[in-house]
Amino acid sequence: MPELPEVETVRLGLARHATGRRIAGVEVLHPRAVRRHAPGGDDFAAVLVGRVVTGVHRRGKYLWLALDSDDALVGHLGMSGQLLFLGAEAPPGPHLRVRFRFADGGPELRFVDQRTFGGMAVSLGGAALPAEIAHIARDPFDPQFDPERVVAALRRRRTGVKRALLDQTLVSGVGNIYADESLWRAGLHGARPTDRLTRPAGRRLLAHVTEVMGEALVQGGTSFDALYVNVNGESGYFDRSLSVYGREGEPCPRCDAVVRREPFMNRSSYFCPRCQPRPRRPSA
DNA sequence: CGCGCCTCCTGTGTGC
DNA sequence: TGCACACAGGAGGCGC
Repeated sequence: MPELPEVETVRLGLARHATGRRIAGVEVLHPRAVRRHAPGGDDFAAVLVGRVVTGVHRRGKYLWLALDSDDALVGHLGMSGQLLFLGAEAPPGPHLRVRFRFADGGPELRFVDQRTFGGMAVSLGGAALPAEIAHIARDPFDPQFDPERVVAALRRRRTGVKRALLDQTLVSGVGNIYADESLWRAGLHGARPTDRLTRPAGRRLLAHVTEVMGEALVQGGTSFDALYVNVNGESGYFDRSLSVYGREGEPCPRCDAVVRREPFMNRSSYFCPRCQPRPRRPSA
């Protein structure tokens, strides 16, 4: 379940291990991994071979490798995607989807994805910002992120505050884990209607979003199960610092009330019923 | 047009 | 023991 801190951890690894290297070979082992590349897997490979990686960028949960052709190799990890640098002799494993060999003969880049929600595509002319992700809002770590604009947009919405946090066109990078953790820190129930959130409460919430994701990044992200790892296959440690997510039945770290889990959008919401009282007029 | 629900996937865990 | 099912969930797409 990679969200911004996990994707940023992967981006740092890609920047370190891929920048300046020339792609010499691309092998697509599962067509679903390149389903967003409309011209198909053969084209995907053909346009990448011979290109040099000039930089690695991220917006929200999307990553892209800028290429010397001014194109971009765009990737999304979905739920279970991993980008790993491994020697060519390393066994492929059952979930290897795409492999990239480099002209220097060094470690190859592998896209491994158990649940195949992730994927890769080439964006022509997309080195600066792929057109495919232009609809994704700036994330809180973007130098041009404007909290006041986001608070204003949030208050114009007619929905629940958790739904709004998960909407990547409003603010990007937040998924189920950090939404629940931010709401707990802010003392807000996820069903609180956005249009009844005061401006200061909106600012506080965004500050908590930024804070919790920043703390998670320092610890290499959250590895709830073995599916999220960095480019060296290592887990992050932030799961130990989670206050409510995944802690149904445990005491709230702030008030000792029992943390609850409720179904939400085909997934779960975790919250403290005392610190985060349900609004009288909830907004789904 | 905004909102919310459905679907795509597979491995793991649980209950009968 | 084995089967059935819930669950994990990002995001595109579609229906209202």
